[in-house]
Amino acid sequence: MRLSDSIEQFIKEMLTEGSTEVELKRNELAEYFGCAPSQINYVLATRFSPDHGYVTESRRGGGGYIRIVRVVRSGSQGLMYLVNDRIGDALGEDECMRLISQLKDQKLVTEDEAALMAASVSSRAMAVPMPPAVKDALRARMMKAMLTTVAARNRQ
Amino acid sequence: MRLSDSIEQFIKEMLTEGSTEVELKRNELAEYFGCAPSQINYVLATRFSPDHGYVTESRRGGGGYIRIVRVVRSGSQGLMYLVNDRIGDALGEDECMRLISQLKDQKLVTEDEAALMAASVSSRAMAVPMPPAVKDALRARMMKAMLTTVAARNRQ
DNA sequence: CTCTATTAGTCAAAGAAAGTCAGAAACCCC
DNA sequence: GGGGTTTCTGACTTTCTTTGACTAATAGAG
Repeated sequence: MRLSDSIEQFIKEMLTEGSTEVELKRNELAEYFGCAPSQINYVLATRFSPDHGYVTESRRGGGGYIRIVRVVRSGSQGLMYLVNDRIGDALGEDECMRLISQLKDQKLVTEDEAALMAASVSSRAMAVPMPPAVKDALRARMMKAMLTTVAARNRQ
Repeated sequence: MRLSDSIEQFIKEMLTEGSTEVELKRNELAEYFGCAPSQINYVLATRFSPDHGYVTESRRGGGGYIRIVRVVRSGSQGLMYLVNDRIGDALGEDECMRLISQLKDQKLVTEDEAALMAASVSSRAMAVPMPPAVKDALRARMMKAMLTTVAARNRQ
């Protein structure tokens, strides 16, 4: 397994123990994993970004720390936020995939549903003659339509 | 025997041992067969495509990999039959909706999955500037991608 | 208040895979 | 044996990871 994955898992395990928030020392963690401290920043940037459903804050100097907070939005609230705010008129493929995996992480959709969504907006599925801008617009519309459907299901 | 055939056989043997999924390193496999790494891609493209009943995913960079998942075999009642034979290069909206509700009736997909599919190909979602013929082509591709995914998840 | 030790952040470069694609080589069918 | 198709290779590209040198902030000592 990749170092980044191990660190990611380590942090997520700390987060799944009921607490929605964890505080750590960058240097200690780096030492524990025997890697460069900046590796921790890499993991935060690629796996704990707001796009992934987390916010981080930190402090330098003596007694410094990094705090990671998992953003929790309840089912319908979370979906409405996505439909109204995060998805605009256009959605690139990478962004869309991140969004889908976030939905899965937050248990707003099941793994199977996430896979289905990912398939429908995949570049493979969308390999038809169409300008990139139109594809992005289409992706946004499709995601909104699908999320609205999921929201309708969850409401009852 | 051809190199491609040997590699194909090798992978298929790994898949017949109960497991429906295999993960490999492109470079290692190429080394084992004493060929160029890109040869592996050729084999995947010509023998392990979704049309052949497989889906692959991969990752580059350190710790990269290629994963191959076998999808259910294409029995004349199965999902893969639809992917390979019934859905062609184009699919009109009405026919698509009929297909989806038929899938639901036959319990080949769940109700939730059907709803999601219907949402993704709905005229509402597809209301972007695009010629009707392209929409039909897109619908076909999307349905194939989604059904292949469902098949991959229901595998065995 | 200033200085310094102690943190964390940034960024560029190196490393470690896999992907692409054009063309060479091999094969097959008249 | 010529032409088309399939297979195979290698150079080049892209993506993801890891490190290290340098920078910035902060708390606490003096």
